[in-house]
Amino acid sequence: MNIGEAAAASGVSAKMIRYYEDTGLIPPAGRSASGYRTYSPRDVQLLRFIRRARDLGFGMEKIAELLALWRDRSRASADVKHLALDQVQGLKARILEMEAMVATLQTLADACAGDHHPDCPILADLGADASIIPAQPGKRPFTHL
Amino acid sequence: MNIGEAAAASGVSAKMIRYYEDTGLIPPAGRSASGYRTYSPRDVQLLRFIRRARDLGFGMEKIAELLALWRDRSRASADVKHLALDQVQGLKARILEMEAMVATLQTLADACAGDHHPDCPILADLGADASIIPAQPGKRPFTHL
DNA sequence: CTTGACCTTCCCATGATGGGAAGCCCCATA
DNA sequence: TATGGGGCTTCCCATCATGGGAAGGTCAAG
Repeated sequence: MNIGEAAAASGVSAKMIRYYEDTGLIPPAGRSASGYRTYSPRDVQLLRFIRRARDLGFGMEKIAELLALWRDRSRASADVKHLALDQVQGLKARILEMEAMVATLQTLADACAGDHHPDCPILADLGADASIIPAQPGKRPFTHL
Repeated sequence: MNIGEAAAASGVSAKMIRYYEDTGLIPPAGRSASGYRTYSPRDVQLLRFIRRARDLGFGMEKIAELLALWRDRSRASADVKHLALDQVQGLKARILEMEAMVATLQTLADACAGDHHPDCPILADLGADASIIPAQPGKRPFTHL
């Protein structure tokens, strides 16, 4: 199995497979005589594991921990559960922050006529000395999805 | 006012103020005889505007649009409202994705004993041929906050 | 005049991903 | 058998907003 087939079968792009290998998240793939990476069905399973963990919002570092537990047949399920619940906590915290943003924006937008006039409470608030936006010391917005 | 004072007064770090200037988001600051950047209360107001827009999750590109509208006294409030509601849409979409992740993780965690035994539905699902995780073609998780 | 806190520019790192170039390899078809 | 197109390799660069740090100049208080 070449990298392209492994990518199609796992849902992980070829680019990312090489990246995961570079960073040590996955072991180096085997190589054909001509230098092509080769993948077994087992390797594809590993990639699918990673893909699904990414889909649940885990970062690479956490995925490395999950993989270690996956491979450790003497693991305690409590350790896995802990990682999962930590992730839930982190997600919920971010959701709350974003919901606060939505609430503020909605309030401001509701107060804005949205017509051809220039008067706009949204800009007024952003430019005001004091604002309804709660101070968020050290908080940066998310970057993207 | 030096950059440090402007940073403290606006809630934007000195690093970021220089960055915003580099990228053209804000006009170049005045300079003292010795080359220090100088800021007026008006400049600080501009920085606070940016800070608040960031706190509402706007990216730099959108903030540039907001600033343009802020400066344009003949703007239509509809344009501003549109930007705000777009942002609400984007936030809501991301919130939904994260809520789906939370739901999946919670379901898996609920099914996991969380004791010293190795059996764990969470890892089982991640490593399975088929999973309860809905396929998310092309979707990447957020990075962080 | 010294000391420490500030400022300057410049480079590097993050996390996860894509884009693209230059060059080699493999297979099928003409 | 030759050729073409697609896949593979490595390497570098970009993203987005932010921080860290080095090397060196400046300012103000003691």
